[in-house]
Amino acid sequence: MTPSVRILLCDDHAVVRAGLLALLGGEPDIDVVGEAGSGEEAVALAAQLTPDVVLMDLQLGSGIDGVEATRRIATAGAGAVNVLVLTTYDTDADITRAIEAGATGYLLKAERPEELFAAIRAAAQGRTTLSPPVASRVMARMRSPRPTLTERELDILGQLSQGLGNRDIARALFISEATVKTHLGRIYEKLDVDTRAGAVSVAKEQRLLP
Amino acid sequence: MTPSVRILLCDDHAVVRAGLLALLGGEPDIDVVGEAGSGEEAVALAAQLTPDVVLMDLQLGSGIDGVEATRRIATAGAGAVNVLVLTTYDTDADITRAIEAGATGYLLKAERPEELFAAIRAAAQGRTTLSPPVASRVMARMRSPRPTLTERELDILGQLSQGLGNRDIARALFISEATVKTHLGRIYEKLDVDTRAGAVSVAKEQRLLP
DNA sequence: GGCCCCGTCAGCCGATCGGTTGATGCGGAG
DNA sequence: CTCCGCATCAACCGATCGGCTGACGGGGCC
Repeated sequence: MTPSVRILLCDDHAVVRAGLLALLGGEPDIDVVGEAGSGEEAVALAAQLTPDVVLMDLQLGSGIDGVEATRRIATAGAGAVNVLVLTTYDTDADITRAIEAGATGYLLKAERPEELFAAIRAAAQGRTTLSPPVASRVMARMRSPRPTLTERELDILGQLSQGLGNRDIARALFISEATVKTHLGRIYEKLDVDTRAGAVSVAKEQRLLP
Repeated sequence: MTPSVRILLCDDHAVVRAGLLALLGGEPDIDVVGEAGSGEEAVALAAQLTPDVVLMDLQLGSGIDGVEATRRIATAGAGAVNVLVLTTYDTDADITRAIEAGATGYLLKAERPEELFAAIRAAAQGRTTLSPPVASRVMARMRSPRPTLTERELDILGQLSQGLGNRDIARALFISEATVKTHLGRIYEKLDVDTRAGAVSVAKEQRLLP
């Protein structure tokens, strides 16, 4: 018979971890070998325990976030550790970042538990599983590539969401006001808004900022 | 011996519900008698099953939100149904709204599972339990009452976060631009910002808008 | 080498915003 | 009845924003 799949849980909510632990306890071929409540802990435990799959939440209260933890785990040494993202959000930004960071799969917590079990078994063999809504978004993005904000534009957007004026943004980033305005114009285009307030609103909703 | 506590789960994430179900299954004196994936479903099942406690998440993807569901359940008929909020967020706005809506307790998912069990048993008897961080916030708010936005100010803030200019906000709410500016000034004061972008940022972070 | 994206900068101008002062009416609390 | 919070409106003014046009250099790609 096939050996059990060894799992490391990473979620900052103790109740959720306990729930997953109890849930996965019902599957004989799935063994939870560790729990992490932060990204740092997950990276350390992944290196130490070398589980088959890390079940990773993206938003982890403090410290490094799930994307960064995923990146470190996925790119570490042997690379035999597969990261399966299990999270609430299905925004383009999150999905894109997680995949770029090397996630093996991306599941939503809204998924049925059976799908989770199946995805875990698939991930253990390096096979990818995406929740239907996630897959849809990925396909949609392939078909009509939506404009992505550049690094610099995200910098401006970050300052903008602090409520700073153009002059202060310019000073904070060591550029001229004219440049700030140029970037803002492009940001408005890409986010399909025409005011700073609208840009901040979209940025927060799409979780474009950390 | 004391009879079992009858529980109704309400969370829009199937995996989380299954996790809680498995977790609570380990407690002999706690019986999960129903599951709801939406606020509407929770209200209907609460009326039909009359559980001792409803475990309610606040953010429910679509339909009515957890606060509204809590209000309807708490104010329905006999009122013997206690709502225990179990959620991720500990912002003042969420806590305040939930308590006003009639929640019996407010727990964070970051809490230890044992605390959850204890809180459920307490809630079954109508006793209140608050997570430590939540209790702290409540106390802090009592000591230094932070300014609360009025209904009207929230209206303006809502329009503002759509990126509308003062003129458009005025038209949308059937008031004059002068009034919009007056409200905005007070909103800036209360949120401790001085630009519209900053106000939107704070509003999103504090979850002041639905 | 040419092309295009990115980041940088400039100047202009009308529209809008933010701050201020002051005023009215209405409703509830004391 | 009076006080106060809330919502409403007015007029003013300097500062800022948004949109525009145009420009330059660097880096990657073919």
